[in-house]
Amino acid sequence: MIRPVAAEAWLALQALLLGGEGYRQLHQACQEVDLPPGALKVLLVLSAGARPMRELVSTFRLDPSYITSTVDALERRGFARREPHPTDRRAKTVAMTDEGGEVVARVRERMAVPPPSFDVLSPAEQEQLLNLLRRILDAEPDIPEMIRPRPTTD
Amino acid sequence: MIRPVAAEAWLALQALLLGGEGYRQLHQACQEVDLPPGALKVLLVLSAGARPMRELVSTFRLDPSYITSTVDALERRGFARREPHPTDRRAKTVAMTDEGGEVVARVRERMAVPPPSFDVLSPAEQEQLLNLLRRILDAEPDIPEMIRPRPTTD
DNA sequence: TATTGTTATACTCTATAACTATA
DNA sequence: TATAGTTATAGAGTATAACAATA
Repeated sequence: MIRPVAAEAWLALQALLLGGEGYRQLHQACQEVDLPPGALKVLLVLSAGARPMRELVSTFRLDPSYITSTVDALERRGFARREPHPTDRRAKTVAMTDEGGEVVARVRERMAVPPPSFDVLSPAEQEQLLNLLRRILDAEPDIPEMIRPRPTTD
Repeated sequence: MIRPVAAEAWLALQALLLGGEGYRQLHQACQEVDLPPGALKVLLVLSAGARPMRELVSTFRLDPSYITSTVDALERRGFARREPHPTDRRAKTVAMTDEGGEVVARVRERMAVPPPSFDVLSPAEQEQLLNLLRRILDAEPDIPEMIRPRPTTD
């Protein structure tokens, strides 16, 4: 079966993350801040603004009970806190604390270190790559804002 | 802090996989063949040829005991089998079976479906992207061959 | 003595089921 | 009756420690 170019590119992209530095970086970031991957991702989402729990459930396709225990953990560590939902008394929203913001900044800093292999591309080529990836990223509906790389300063 | 272009590109790449289709695809593939991610990755590596256990340990930076139980699981399912190491009687090598090969093929087929967002790029741009990624990939020492996308047929 | 691999065990992450409170 | 969230519990996934066999 002949695979179209897009499929090859997609596989290459996966290989880069699954096989190489990618996982290790995420793993190390988790250890550094002592949070499981699930909790860290939730925190990253919260860094874009408070969210109702229900929304976290649907964003991550995780079980509600797991969101509960994740938010429990974030609260214990002082990285987030529950707040009453303004209109629906069943619901709660979760907001990131300042301390949580520091964690997010630290994690972002660590994850922003590209593997050395990127150096095989010239600066111009790196820019090309970035532009192509950004265009794809902009077409992705489901990627929570916070994971997206932001302009150029942090 | 101003981040260089390579860092931005790296973050974009991570966002694409961590936030979007990527994880879900891997997850679904695991469910489809009923193997945990660790076991699936080991199987993918084995598809490039038999390996001593010790090498699997260092490749994945996982605990030896976990490799043991992973290989146990693969053997139970008939996807791999242990063989005596030719020269070192302490060691064992692990080889993929034909049945394991079918699983790998199925998984590859599934993972090769790029997210629809790739369509925002023109065919020429997709090719550009592929070439850039391939160059980076070729400079990566640690990516097990099997995860690498192979030429164009399967 | 160092290395390969296994066993037994415990811990962490995530899901399922049953429940409470509000809509 | 349906929805938001919690509790209690069980399961998968992974690691740690102690061990047997070979180098």
